[in-house]
Parts: sequence; C-alpha cells; structure tokens
Amino acid sequence: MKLSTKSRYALEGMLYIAVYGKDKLLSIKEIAAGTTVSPAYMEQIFFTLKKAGLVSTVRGAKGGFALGCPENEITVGTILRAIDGNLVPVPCAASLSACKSKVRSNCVSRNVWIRISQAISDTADKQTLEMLKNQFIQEGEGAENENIH
Amino acid sequence: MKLSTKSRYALEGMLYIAVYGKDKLLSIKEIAAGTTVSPAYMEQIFFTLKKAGLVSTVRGAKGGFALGCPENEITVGTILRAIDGNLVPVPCAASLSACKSKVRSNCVSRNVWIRISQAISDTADKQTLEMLKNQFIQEGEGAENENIH
DNA sequence: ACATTACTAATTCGGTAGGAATTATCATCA
DNA sequence: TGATGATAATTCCTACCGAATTAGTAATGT
Repeated sequence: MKLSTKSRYALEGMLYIAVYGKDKLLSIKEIAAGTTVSPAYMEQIFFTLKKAGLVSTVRGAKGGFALGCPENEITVGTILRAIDGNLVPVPCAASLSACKSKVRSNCVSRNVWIRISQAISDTADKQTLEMLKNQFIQEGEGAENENIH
Repeated sequence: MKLSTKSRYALEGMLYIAVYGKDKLLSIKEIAAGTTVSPAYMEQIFFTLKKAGLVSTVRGAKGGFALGCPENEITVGTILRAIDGNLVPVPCAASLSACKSKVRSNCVSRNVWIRISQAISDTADKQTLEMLKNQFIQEGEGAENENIH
C-alpha cells in the first residue's frame, strides 16, 4: 500500500497556505521553504492543484497562491484525488470495466477492495483543511526547528 | 494509492484454498490455474505466505498447500501484511523513527496518514477468510467462464 | 513571477528461470 | 516377498531482468 510523495507534499503545502496564507499570497518559494520540499517540485504539484481549482493564483510580481475554496470545503480526500486521480488501491475496484477477470472468486476479492477503498475515502473526506489548521494551531506554534511527534 | 498485485494474488490464492482445499492438498499448479496467475509467480507468493505461517505445506510428490490456521483466524489484513510488510501508505505513519521531518506542520499531516492507515487496517482485519468463503458459496458456484460482477 | 514541458536517475514492480531438496510411486531383481 | 533404486512430482529458494513508475531537476516560455 503506497501513497505518492506528491500527495503528501500537496497536503503539506495546502495546510501551509491555510495556516499562513490567510491574508496574503504565498509564493512557491515560501511554501516550499515551509515544507522542506524543493521549490521546483512543489511548483509542479501546485500546478496540478491549480488545475483542480484547489488553489487560485495571481501571476506576475507579488503574485502567488491562495486557497481556491473555503478551507472547510477542502478535504484531505479532494486534495489526494486531485493529485493521484483516485483513492482506489486496486484498479478493478474503481470501475466494473477495469475488472476483466474471468474467475468468479475474484468478484469476492473485489468486494474486499471496494470496502477498503470506501474506508480510505471516508476517512480522507472526513478531514477538512480547516480541521487540520485548527489542530495545528491548538498544538501550539513555534518550536519550528525541532522534531516533534 | 496502490496495492501490489502480489497482495491481490495472495488473497485470491488463499481464498481458493479455503474454498477447494478443505480435505486435500492443493498444488501450486492447481491454485494458479484456478486464479489465472502464472504458477511460477504464485509459487513465489506462496513461499512468502508459508514463511508467515499462513499456509502449511507438504513437500515432494503428492505434496501441496493447505491453510496454516483456521480460516476464521485468517484475516485479509494478515494476508496483506504478510506480503507487503505493512498496510501503511506513508512511511512516516508506520513509526516515529521513519518521520524525520523538522517541520512541525508535518506532524499534523502525519496524523492524517495515521487515521487513514487505521481505517485501512480496521477494514482489512475485519474480514476473515471464512467470511469470504461463505460469500463465495452463497453467491452460487458454477458459471465459471463468464465475467460476472 | 507563474506555466509548461522535457529530461533523467533511481527505484520498484511484475514476472521469469532454474536448480536444489524432498517425497511418493512404481519397476526391478535377489 | 521385500529391499532397492530410478523417476516423476512437488515444494523451496535465489537470482535475475525488463518495463514502468517515481521523485526530482532543468530549461524554456509567457
């Protein structure tokens, strides 16, 4: 079971904007610096997020990124799906047409994957950026350069 | 989000044994034929399952495989973990030591991954081979060479 | 400054191949 | 008959390979 780093970075970037980008645009450089991802890579990620409408951009000097929707409407699920396409760990669970199997017992297995997919989606969709932001604030800011868990 | 084919084949193989291997040993050849996976590949997978104690084996001519535990004690989760190591889609969620981040906001993200991992594990551990076998039987056997969903 | 494309190095995945160890079975022969 | 040995069937275990994907950089356009 594996989730791409892109997805992870995307969430971190979005969270960064939610926390620090309330009243100003944030440049890729800032966002990247705040998340220890290389600017070039983060830019690539944000381009995808932009296409999905999850962030809005302003071009040119003093330009930058802001959230594209209210933060209580952006869930972890939408972010992950924007990057990875879907949250389904097994193609055959995504759609009937992806399941070419001629072995009947596979349909039982398929139900297993569907249940798991459902659990993933449910959990991911239940968490909004707003919630995460609040968790972040609540846990106290500062302590930037330490490894806290 | 991606799950390896090995995991999927492992589940299918195990289900096959649960259904058809009640009172006899099944050879890799049979299992592979029943699941449309190449014998060589399936053998590799079952070698791993064997090491994990999920199947028991008899070597030599007339040898073969059987379940290594009662089918109501084998869950989808144990099978997947036996093959893929763990069910955690993000390394940092697996253990504290895997999380090297110095950025505090990552700890909030980390909680997201932990919740998702938990959801996956819960769903996977809730389903036993016995349950799947019953689903298989209940849905009616036969109709082997058709694509049913 | 953002937008977009191209490139690449490394890793992982999916799968194959092959040989060694182990056992059942059956033919052979004293 | 009963021991013996060949052989066929089967698991065990490692090594390997090609293709795809990933993670990330670079360069270029607007």
